[in-house]
Amino acid sequence: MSTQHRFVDGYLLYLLARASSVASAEFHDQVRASGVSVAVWRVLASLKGTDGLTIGELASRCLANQPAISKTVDKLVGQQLLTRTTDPDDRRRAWVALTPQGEARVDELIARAQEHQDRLIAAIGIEEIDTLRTALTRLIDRAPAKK
Amino acid sequence: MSTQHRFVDGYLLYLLARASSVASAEFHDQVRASGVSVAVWRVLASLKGTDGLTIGELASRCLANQPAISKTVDKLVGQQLLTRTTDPDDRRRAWVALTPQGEARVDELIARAQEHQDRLIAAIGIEEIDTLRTALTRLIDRAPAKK
DNA sequence: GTTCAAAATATTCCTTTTCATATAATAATG
DNA sequence: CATTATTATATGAAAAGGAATATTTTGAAC
Repeated sequence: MSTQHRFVDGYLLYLLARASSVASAEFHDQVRASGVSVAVWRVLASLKGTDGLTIGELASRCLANQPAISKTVDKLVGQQLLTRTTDPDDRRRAWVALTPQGEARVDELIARAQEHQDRLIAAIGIEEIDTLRTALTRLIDRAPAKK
Repeated sequence: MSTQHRFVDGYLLYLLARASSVASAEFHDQVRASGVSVAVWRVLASLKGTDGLTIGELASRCLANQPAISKTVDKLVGQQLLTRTTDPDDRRRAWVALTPQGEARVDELIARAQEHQDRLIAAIGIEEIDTLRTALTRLIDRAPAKK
């Protein structure tokens, strides 16, 4: 008689995590296949179109914590994809920016991301995607702010 | 003149990851504060309401990979929250299930998750949440299947 | 201008994850 | 039924991530 009620089935946070995971899986495989971790991809992509971000801003945008980003940035500076510059006006701050090589690298990845997104939109339908975008944006804006 | 076009701003996979992260942050803090990692919470929650799952099924539902789940399950068996039983009909398979203690533990967490979700729904609005649920479910169903 | 609090990043230590592969069991094929 | 392929899980070494804290710098209060 009982209608197999499993908690996770209707749980919104699970739906969100699962949707993100499922939708990203294919592209993330491509990213890794091109020799870049998802974490690194996020760092590079977040910097594209900016004049540089601080470590803290970058961590926030990459959905990662600060020590993780500090370490990733170190590595990428070592690979000459990023520069790190101490802010002269506030020497606590470190500005991180793409090098020309970093730009080149991220441009390739963004092109693939765009293609992937185009395929996803084609598969799902643009109205559906727009509905989703709107709902996600509202959720992000209204969810309790971190800290 | 240029309308600051940053790639990530409109990128669907980023919206999904960010929404998931933002919406989950508060509850995940609660989970960790109660002495359980998010990974463990997912394992326990996934098992609730089942008669047991195989390692592989569990990994898939927890959005994790198989070795990670094998190890997490080991740990939880050690803590007597789970049992692991070899399938007699296919001795490759291992069935994982909650112990009574595991049930008790996950029941508490589920109660808190439910409360959190209720607050989230109150903050966002039920129609908006339903729209989101529908859109996420469709995305999950239609996105390219893993492998 | 000292002293104290707050902010940004770095560092350390430890846990977890990941990648590749090994092992074991079953299924399929000739 | 012996051989090969496939499937499910385990294992091990390396990388990444996380929590707590240290360090450095700035800002505030008096």
